[in-house]
Amino acid sequence: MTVTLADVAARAEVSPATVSRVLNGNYPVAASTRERVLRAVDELDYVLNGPASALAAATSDLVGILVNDIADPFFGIMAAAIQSEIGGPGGRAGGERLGVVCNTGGSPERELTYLTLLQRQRAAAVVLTGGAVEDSAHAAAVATKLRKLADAGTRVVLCGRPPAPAGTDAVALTFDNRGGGQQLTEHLIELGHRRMGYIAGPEERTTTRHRLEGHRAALAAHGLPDDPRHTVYGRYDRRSGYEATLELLRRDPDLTAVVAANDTVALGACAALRDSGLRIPDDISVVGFDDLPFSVDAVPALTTVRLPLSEAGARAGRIAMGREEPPPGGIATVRGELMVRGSTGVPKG
Amino acid sequence: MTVTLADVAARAEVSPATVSRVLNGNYPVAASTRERVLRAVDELDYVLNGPASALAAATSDLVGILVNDIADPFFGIMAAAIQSEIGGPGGRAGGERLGVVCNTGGSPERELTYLTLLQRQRAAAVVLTGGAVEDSAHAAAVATKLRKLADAGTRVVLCGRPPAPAGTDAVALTFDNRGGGQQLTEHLIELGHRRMGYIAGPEERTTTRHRLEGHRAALAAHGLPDDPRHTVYGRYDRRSGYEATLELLRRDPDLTAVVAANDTVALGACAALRDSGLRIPDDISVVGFDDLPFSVDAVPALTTVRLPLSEAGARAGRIAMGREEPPPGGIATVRGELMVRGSTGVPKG
DNA sequence: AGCGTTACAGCAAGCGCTTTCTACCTGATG
DNA sequence: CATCAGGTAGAAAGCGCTTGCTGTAACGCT
Repeated sequence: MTVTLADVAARAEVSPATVSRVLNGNYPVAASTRERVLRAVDELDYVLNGPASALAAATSDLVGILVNDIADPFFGIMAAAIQSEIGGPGGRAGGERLGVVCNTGGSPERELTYLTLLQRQRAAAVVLTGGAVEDSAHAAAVATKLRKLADAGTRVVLCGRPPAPAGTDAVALTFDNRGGGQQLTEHLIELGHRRMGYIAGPEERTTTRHRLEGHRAALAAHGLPDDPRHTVYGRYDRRSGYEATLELLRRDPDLTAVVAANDTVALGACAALRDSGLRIPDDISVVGFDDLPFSVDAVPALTTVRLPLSEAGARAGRIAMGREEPPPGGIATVRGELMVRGSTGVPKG
Repeated sequence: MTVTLADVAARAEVSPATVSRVLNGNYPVAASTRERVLRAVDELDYVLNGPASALAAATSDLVGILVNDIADPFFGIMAAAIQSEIGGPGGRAGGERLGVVCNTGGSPERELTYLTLLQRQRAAAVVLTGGAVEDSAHAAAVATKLRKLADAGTRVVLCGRPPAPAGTDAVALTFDNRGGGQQLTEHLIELGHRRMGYIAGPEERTTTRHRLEGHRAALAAHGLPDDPRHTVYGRYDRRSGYEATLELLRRDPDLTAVVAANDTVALGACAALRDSGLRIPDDISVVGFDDLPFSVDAVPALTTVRLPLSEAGARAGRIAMGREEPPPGGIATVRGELMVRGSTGVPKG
């Protein structure tokens, strides 16, 4: 039924070993033989049996990419960049690897299960993207898993995620969420804002905490009070931004600016503000984070911090493939760039 | 170094066969034995070797999901829905499958290469999403590939993609792009629009052609002429929408409406119109297609056709897993729903 | 009491490939 | 002309798991 290596070998009148060597190209094979084999492969329309070769060679060509939410462009952009470097199809010659994107939906259990599944497949590499959950039990479980993966020869790279505990020899490309958050708030302070609402992401995420820390650091640096009523936690989606904004307005109708956890949330915030009859930025300013493609299209265009998602993803992909040296110490911080646009202005009055 | 089935067997004092059967749960094993085995698995922290079991069982637990652009929420949403049904982690009990998302970037070659890679992995199922390329050579190549996959036992499902040629026994869930396009244009015509520009997607995609056909059908039904100068082809991104709009305006400054190939393009169109000093919908109306999450947030909110991406994806996923009966004849058409919002209005004058 | 069943467990034969080691042939070398 | 190195090809031993088939003990039946 299915064509095997042996069939090809028979047809090319060589041994299976030779066919295997032609296909893997890591052993000298005379040009004429090679050609004969290749022809047989073609004629028989032979496709290597992945599991069999993975078993025999004890390595596979799978590369896992874990994302929190595949429907969110933040992750989609990184995943696309990573996958483009994984080689896979379209990549440069050699090592055709299958970059597989796994959607954890932000669930710690799913994250762990996917890691096990990848471990089971003996993945060549794993890239984890996005913020981590701060629950210590889970963090420990992940760290253990990563260490096992690494022990089994799987390269582990973290992209846009805080470094794993020492010992897990995972390379980490971390976004400077703290610095970005600080820049944003500093920008607002410079414009003259003093009463700012903050819409945070899910409380247990590192990303949430770091961005919020940046915000608070900016407040502190300028001697501004940090009123706890001015912070509302939510999810990283539009809906959450909408609701959180209404809540903030209820708590303090005199806010002059809203700082959102990310661009998607900021969009929800804008909608809520408009629905509340406020004009942006005349009555109230709004800032986001990430600079996703749609942010420049918002009306008014969103002031935000651009994160080089594509670049970081590509680099993570290359490191995962062993095509680029990991940064010294295994950790690199990727900074964002403040993009000042129409959604921020001088406060009224 | 690595723990194998045999190690577990030794520890549990049973044969490897028994361990395998406990793990696969498809053969009677006494409760006490099972428990002993499970304990051993736990103690040794054993992880099944995927390739080995795939080889021995001649099936794997990989399910491929092909998308054109993973950074585009249109695909992201479908992929997330499909993956959630693949079982994978978080899914209901049994068959833990690894749903892998492959990003073709719209390239026919990559599409083919990914299919080969999945064939090589002996994937349990493959779901292809989004429009197909109409180049006949490529279509034939894909059809051949799909047929081979099917022959090898891989279930093939098309989601939001036209049915494959007969013979390829692939299940198809097709979006009614033609009908949607027609509804949109009919809505504009009813509002009184007569001069409408159309921004199409890439010319070789089926989606592009179908939506455009719907538009033209509506024009024809109302006896309106179809001026070729009123159609511009581009890509499915914002930039393309922006540029195409400027081009349309150049060709006919008196347009009263712009019909965009999808919401992303529509957003670009809105930006171009605003930059040209036109107000939406007072001076000119705009419609999109898909109803992606951000469309309701545009200012004004976009009139568009909602496609049940999540539902269709979930259904495709279930069919791929064999958990739902394929539609009769293997083909189902999924209709969109017209969402009338602020971006369309009665034309001026 | 004897025999057919049922319920489990084990044996062993692969699944299709990679890779080490060995064998061979050729041409170069002394 | 004998010897040796270099370059190629083959034989065969697994890789770790699944599964058909073969026991075997316990049970229920006539």
